[in-house]
Amino acid sequence: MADAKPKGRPVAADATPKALKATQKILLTEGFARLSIEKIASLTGLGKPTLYRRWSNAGELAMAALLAMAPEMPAPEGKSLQAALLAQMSELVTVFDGRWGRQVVLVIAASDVNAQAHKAFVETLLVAPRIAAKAVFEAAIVNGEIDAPPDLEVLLDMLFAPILSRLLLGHHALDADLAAALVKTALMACRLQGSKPAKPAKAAKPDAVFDVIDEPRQGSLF
Amino acid sequence: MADAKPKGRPVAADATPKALKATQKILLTEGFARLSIEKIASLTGLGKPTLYRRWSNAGELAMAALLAMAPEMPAPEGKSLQAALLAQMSELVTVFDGRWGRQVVLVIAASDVNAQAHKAFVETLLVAPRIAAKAVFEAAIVNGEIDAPPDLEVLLDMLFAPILSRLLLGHHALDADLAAALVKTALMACRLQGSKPAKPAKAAKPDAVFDVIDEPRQGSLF
Amino acid sequence: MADAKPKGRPVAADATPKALKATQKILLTEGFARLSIEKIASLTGLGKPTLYRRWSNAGELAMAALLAMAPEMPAPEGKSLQAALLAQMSELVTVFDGRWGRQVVLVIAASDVNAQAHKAFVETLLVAPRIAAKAVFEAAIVNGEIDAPPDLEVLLDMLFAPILSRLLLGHHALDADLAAALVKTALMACRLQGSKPAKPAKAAKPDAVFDVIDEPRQGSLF
Amino acid sequence: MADAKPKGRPVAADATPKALKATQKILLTEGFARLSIEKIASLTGLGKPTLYRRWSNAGELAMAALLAMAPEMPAPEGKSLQAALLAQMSELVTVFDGRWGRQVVLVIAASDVNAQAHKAFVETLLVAPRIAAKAVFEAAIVNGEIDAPPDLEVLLDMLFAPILSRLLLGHHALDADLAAALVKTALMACRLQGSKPAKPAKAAKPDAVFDVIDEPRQGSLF
DNA sequence: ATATAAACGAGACGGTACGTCCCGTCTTTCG
DNA sequence: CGAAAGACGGGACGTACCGTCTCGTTTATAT
Repeated sequence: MADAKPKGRPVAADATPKALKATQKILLTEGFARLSIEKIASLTGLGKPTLYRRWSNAGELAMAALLAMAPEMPAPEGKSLQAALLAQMSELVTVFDGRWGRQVVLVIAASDVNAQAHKAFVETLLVAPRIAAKAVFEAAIVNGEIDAPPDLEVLLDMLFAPILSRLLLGHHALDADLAAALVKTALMACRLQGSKPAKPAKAAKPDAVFDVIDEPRQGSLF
Repeated sequence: MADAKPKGRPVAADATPKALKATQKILLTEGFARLSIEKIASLTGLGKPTLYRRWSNAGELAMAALLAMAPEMPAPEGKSLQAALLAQMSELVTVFDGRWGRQVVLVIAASDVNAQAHKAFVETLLVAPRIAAKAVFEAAIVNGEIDAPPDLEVLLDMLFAPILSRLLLGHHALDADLAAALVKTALMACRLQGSKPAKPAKAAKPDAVFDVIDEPRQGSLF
Repeated sequence: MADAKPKGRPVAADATPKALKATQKILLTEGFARLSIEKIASLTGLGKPTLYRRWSNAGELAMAALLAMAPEMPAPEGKSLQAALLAQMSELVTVFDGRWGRQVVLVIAASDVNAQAHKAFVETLLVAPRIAAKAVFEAAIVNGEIDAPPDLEVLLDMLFAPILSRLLLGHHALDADLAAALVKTALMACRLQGSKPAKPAKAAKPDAVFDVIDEPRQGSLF
Repeated sequence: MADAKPKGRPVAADATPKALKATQKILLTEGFARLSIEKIASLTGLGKPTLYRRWSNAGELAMAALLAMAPEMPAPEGKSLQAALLAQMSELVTVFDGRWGRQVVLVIAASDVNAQAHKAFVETLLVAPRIAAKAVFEAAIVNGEIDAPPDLEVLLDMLFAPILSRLLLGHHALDADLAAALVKTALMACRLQGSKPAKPAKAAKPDAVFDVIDEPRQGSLF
């Protein structure tokens, strides 16, 4: 009962994967700016209404294609808080500093913030690492390992937003140094306590892990 | 000396302001997505080649128009380091949380990171507040008022990038609370010294200035 | 069988006639030089791509429009060879000495001789009268009514080309006198035989039909 | 007296030849369709107003350039009427069946019949051979060598127009055969008298000179 | 010598049209 | 009877020339 009884012509089963595959190819080779529904239609042999029935514009198609080829979003994992966050951020930086990541950012930037698709895309893609990081922070706060920051959401923004910023503004490279400095700075804002909380010197002398980044930068942009 | 001596008919003096004015109007009312060179040409009575002679596409025209109507970028000013940064960030948040700021972000996002115009736009528009903030930090470090962060450039990113991020992702509002939390968190990362540096408790009890933001947020996005 | 079964939205049936009608109007009122695809698009409400889908440039559109309003090309008809040719040439002269004929010549002159469209236009428009005339000549030659000319193709050129020439050079009028003189001269070149072939004097005293044209002309051009 | 006493800077003496030379080059290599005032200006280093001061559009410039490189127009020369006309027409055909001649025709076809420049161009270029041929005919008529044609102007059209026609329509080649057939046919229309007028057979057996052309042609166009 | 004046090169101007690309819609045929 | 296919009206793109219009710069004659 209550079964679907489709009357008309059945939906073409392979239209969606064909379109997504072609879109991925375009995104990775030519970039989002050169993507168009027409190009996908002619590449795949599909009709434009077939595409419009599934995605309402090129941005949504791009989102679907990028989602379909999204790597697993890294979660913080490691023995210590530092190590876990560093592992996550390093991998995140690597993931976004590639064709896929750059296209993700362009697609997000080009889409309307209020659109349903935009929200879903951001939610699906970016929420996982963020809530994972948030959980790690919260646990550490409860443990007394770190102090609570003034606003954890803002701290998370401070941790993640520079990736976006560097991709869009291009003023500094996206690299491992960035990940390290982000984690280190964020933890300092939480006054990460070593085994001996009385030792203020510890924070002043950062772990060797971070020493790499301590070379001064000459840049001056946003 | 060595002045330019342009031959030929001089560039029409009022063409540029006319175009910029019309473009500003379009940007503020219809948005960047609805901007086109043709529309500007027909609105102003200018010829398309005249426009293309000045800007090579609609993005550059938009950048010029946005630059021409850019508010003065706020610099950190105030008695204390905290107060100065808070003043700057608050004003910055206000400036970007408006039609102008949102169009700036859209235009940046739509333009090629490697394009000359993109670089100039970002440079001209965003460099001022950043270098001002940087100078303030550096002075404070020299004074011993704060510790040097692991990477000052990254700290600046952490301070400024969340504005961009919230505009593009729309997960949290751009408001005064954000400014306050950003400044407070950034300063904590530098272990801002109160009158009694030995008192770790001080950071746990933030200044009244920041208390407003301490209500927890439910969000979870990037 | 083996019919075409076109999928998709069918070609708009009335787009072609609408475009042709508008083009004809432009050609007859403003002339080919003022014809443009854009003007036709805006006059008819058709999109430019729709026009370009049918004709690859303004010249081809003009050819189509002129073909669509082409009068029936006159064939030689009449009791005698003379009368038949005279009837044809007279009508031909009349047809070409009008807006339509002048635009035909302009369009032919503006198009590339090697273009497919040019060949088709010339073929469709000018071949009919010429082959009709050729057939009449050949029959008369077989009958022994006239001698074979040195080169019948060249004779046909001599008969028809002056119309083109006078339109393009404007040195003499296109009128009935021209038609009469062309036919008379062409037939003399074939040594048209009267009832008494031995009488060379007959040709010197042309039929009354042609007397009209015997007034000398003062012109001197090509 | 009544001399001109120009005050200001004299007209640049070498602007005209420079422009003509460049125009000739364009005409002979790219053709009239690709000629533009701007191209000449940039090729020669002359200013556009300088060019417009001398010629009012590209057509007139082309005419001037073609006139400047015009070969001497062939006049009928030879022992007999036949030989003279054949020499003239053969050379004429040769001259027009080349880049120069084809461009002349295109330029004439593209220009307004009523324009002053058009008239002058046609007059200057085409009148000489025609009046020379006319004179030869008239002398032969007076001599009794040939009969008067019904209309000498029309006969001249029949002689010359096929060159124009073949260039514009492209239905048959422009070659020596054409010249021979034109002359032979034209003279037959005048009932060229051999030494023995009673011999009708002579015309039926054309001179060896013309035998070349007697191969039948398959064409059928205008 | 020094105005005065004309033609110069340069090149930007407002326009018109080009031919292409892509949009999102509409109208058929097909499964 | 609904999905697919593809032509549609529309709009913008960026380019090429048009013919006009300043400019500052020669190059002369006339003072």
